[in-house]
Order: sequence, then structure tokens, then C-alpha cells
Amino acid sequence: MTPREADIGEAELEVLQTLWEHGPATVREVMNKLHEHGRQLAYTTVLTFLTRLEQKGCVTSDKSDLAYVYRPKVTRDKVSRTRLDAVLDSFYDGSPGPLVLQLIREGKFTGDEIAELQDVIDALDAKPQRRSRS
Amino acid sequence: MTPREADIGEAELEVLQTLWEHGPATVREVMNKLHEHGRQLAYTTVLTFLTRLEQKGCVTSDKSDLAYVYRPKVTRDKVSRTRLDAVLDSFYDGSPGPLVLQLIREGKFTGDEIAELQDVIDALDAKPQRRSRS
DNA sequence: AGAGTGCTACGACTGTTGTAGTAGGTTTGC
DNA sequence: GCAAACCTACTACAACAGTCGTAGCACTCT
Repeated sequence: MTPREADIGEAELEVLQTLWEHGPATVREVMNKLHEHGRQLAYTTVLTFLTRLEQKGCVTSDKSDLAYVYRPKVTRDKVSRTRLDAVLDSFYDGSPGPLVLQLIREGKFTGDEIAELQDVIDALDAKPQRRSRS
Repeated sequence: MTPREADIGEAELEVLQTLWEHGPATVREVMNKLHEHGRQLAYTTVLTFLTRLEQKGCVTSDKSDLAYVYRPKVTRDKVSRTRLDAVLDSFYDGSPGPLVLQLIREGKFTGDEIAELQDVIDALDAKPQRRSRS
């Protein structure tokens, strides 16, 4: 049963995000966290989402004390990759280059981020394949 | 009626992509294009998608000769932005910096792209706000 | 003018997602 | 030991997405 992280719904994702932030949690704990974030959902609704996430192989549960404790079975990185790849495939021909260029040109970055970008790129540039520039 | 490009379904998107590539087209032309790309859909299915896209304000139609001709009313860029922002908001706190850093670290770029990145960043760096680095 | 072909409108069905209620079992606090 | 609180399983239901069939209108060709 490979996790089918591709078809996690938006509301299911909120629940999963809670687990990522909070760590293993019971239905009630997840619900409370969501309420703290202003998201009002009935207990049974949260239960439904966790059950469905389990069917999709994205969380596991084990009966510990009184209630089941749910924990994520897919990483946040994995899911974000999947989501991002979907956008990449649909709009950027699967290649991240144009996307990044677009973002950069739109000036969506802080000075610090630009500095960091520069560092990372320089590192890349230095190591893997020598380029043919200046 | 502002276009509700946020709720374009995946299959609807394929249809819209066809219009972006191909320009204004009739149902049949869209269907044929999709078939060429290996996507088998019934004529009426394509019609349904175009009708729904029109209801969502994402395409317009005008009866020209025999059949209606549909043309996109939202740009590809606009829709890709919306999609990307959704991922950004869900996973990267709305800020593209971490996303780009992740992509770069994963080494998903060709040498040419890295060069281009470097150029764009240098340009950015030179103009808007002077940074404090070497 | 009849047959065929093509077009649109409308309805329909299935699966999924978002949301929740109810029923019945278990734990706990007095 | 009984009531209150809590837990899960099951059911439900609306909206939407993906997919298509049918029916009826219009044009065309002979």
C-alpha cells in the first residue's frame, strides 16, 4: 500500500499539516489545534479525515491508551514535492528553471534570500559541472 | 463576473491548455487536439468542460460560422500563478524563497539554467537594494 | 425532400470531498 | 453503580468533477 499522497484533499491536508506540526495526536488533539487556528470542524469531521487519510496510506494509527493516536506516514516534503511537481508538469514543462526565473523576476525575494540564493548557486556552480561563463 | 480560475478542475485545465496552445477553437478542434495528445474524450465531454469553463468565466464563446468558437479569457500565466500560490501558501508560508532553495539544492537545473539564474540574480542584486556582501 | 452529418442543450451517473449526525461501546467521576 | 463524557463505526448528504448518452435542431448533399 504505497501512500497515495497525490489525492489528499484540501481539508484533509489541513489535518495532515496539524500532525506534521504537532506530532502524533488523537482526534481530539487535532481538532483542538485546528480550532486554535480558527478552523471550526466537528469532531466527527476530523475523524472522517483521519480515517480517509489512513485509507490512503498517509497516516497510521495505533490504539494507545484511550483513543487512537494518529501519526503521519508521509513527510511534508514528499507531499509538497508532489504538489509542486503537479504545477511544474502542468505549466512549466516539468522543469523548474522557468518557474524560478519567473519568481525572481517578479522580485518576490528579500535581500537575505537573494544572498542565500547567490551562495547556493555559487556552490552548485563550483562543484558539479563547470559551466562556460566568464 | 470575475473569472474563478481557482476552481478549474484538472480535466478542464487540459481543455484550457489546448486553447492556450492552439488559439480559439471549436469543440471539435479541441477534441481533435486532445486526441492527438493521446487524450481520448467524447465530443460531449469536451463540450461539457468548455461550458463549465464558460460558466466559471474562464473562456468566452461566440457563434461564428457553424459552431461556437471558444477562446481563453484567462491567461496561462494567471492560472499558473494561482496554482503556484496555492502550493506556496500551503507549504512554503507564502514565500517563494525556501521553495527555490529546495529546488536548487535538489540539483534540478541544467548548466544553462544556472547561468541564467546567476545573471538574473546579479541584475537584481545590482539594482534594487544593495546588499551587504563582499 | 429525405438521409446523413454535425452542433448544442440537457440530463444523468459515478466517485470524491467536505461536512456532520447518530448509535452504541468504554471510561471516569462522584 | 450510575450519569456524564468520550471514543469509534457507520451512515448521510450536498457539491463538484469527470464522463458520456440522447434528443432535437440546422445544414448539406444528392
